[in-house]
Amino acid sequence: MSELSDQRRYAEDAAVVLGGLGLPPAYGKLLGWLLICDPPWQTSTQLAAALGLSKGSVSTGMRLLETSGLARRVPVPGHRGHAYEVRPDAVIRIAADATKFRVFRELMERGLDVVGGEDAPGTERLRMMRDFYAFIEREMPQLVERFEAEYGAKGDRDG
Amino acid sequence: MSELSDQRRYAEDAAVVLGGLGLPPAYGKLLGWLLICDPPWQTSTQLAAALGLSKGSVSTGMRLLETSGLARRVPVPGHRGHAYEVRPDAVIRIAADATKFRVFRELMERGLDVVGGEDAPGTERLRMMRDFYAFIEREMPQLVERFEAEYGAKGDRDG
DNA sequence: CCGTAGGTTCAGAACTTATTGAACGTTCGA
DNA sequence: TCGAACGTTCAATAAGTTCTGAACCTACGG
Repeated sequence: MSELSDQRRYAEDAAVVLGGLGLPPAYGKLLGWLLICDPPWQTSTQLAAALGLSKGSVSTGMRLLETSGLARRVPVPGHRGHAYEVRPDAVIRIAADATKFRVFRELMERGLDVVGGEDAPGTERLRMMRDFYAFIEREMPQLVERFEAEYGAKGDRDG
Repeated sequence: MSELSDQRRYAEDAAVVLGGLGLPPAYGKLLGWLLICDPPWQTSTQLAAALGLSKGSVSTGMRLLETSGLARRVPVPGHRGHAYEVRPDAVIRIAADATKFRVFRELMERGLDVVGGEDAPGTERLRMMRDFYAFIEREMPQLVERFEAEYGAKGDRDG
């Protein structure tokens, strides 16, 4: 196996972690690389070269990163196309997005329907789970606000 | 396509939702079924019959559910083996488990190493993400405690 | 108006993962 | 001790997903 630079290896490791969430390797590699590359913006060509991916894979993977709100396009001065960079607030956007929790809450609600409604016997588990997800859904935005307040006090910058 | 009972359909839907998190279909079906079945405990044989899965799939899938803390074995009085049921506090256990966040925080920490440490230029994104995950890791247990307090006030039971 | 760099799409190859089903233990009742 | 029910494991197969590469757009510079 060929020698990998620390940075390249980091991209691979990120792919493993993200892969654990069911995401495609290319997606994780791209994100990992964009987190540590210098400069922080990279063109498709650069990404393909750095990560040993085809143009097609970079195109598909970056679109996924864009639509999931983790990366964005930035114009490059003396350059034909665009470059990509991770959004400074990427993780927060993801965390604040309550969609994930809503889906689960709705699954529990549907479960209650299936078993015969709120008051049917043996629905305690379902009700608790539904309430739990509803709780998290409600609280998460506030938690994120608190982080922003705390963090803003320490370091005030933006990308 | 054959007619599916509401309950069976629910199991399929659960599989889709869980699948979105990268989990195998069989796992989602089993969990979905166990959430709504009556009685709430089911033997391997029952699960296989209800969901149209092989004994092998049930065995593998249930072990996954067990090790991830969502289901547990319960003895069955006049029966050779054991049955399974979802743990009453399944979701809370999952949510309270900070492992998921730790993995991400560690990825960000490694990223900082790779780019040359805390004080290297252009590390703002990485530092913020690391701090964010550390924050969530710290706060999540407290959030769960708050839910338990709130919920305990409304409905006091256990399975 | 053409040539070229950059970007996207998509069919098929390569690969990965889930599921089955058969073989193998184990435990219990008789 | 035997037979039967039950559960587990694992090799092979089926199913599904990702990645590539070539064809195809588009926009800009000259």
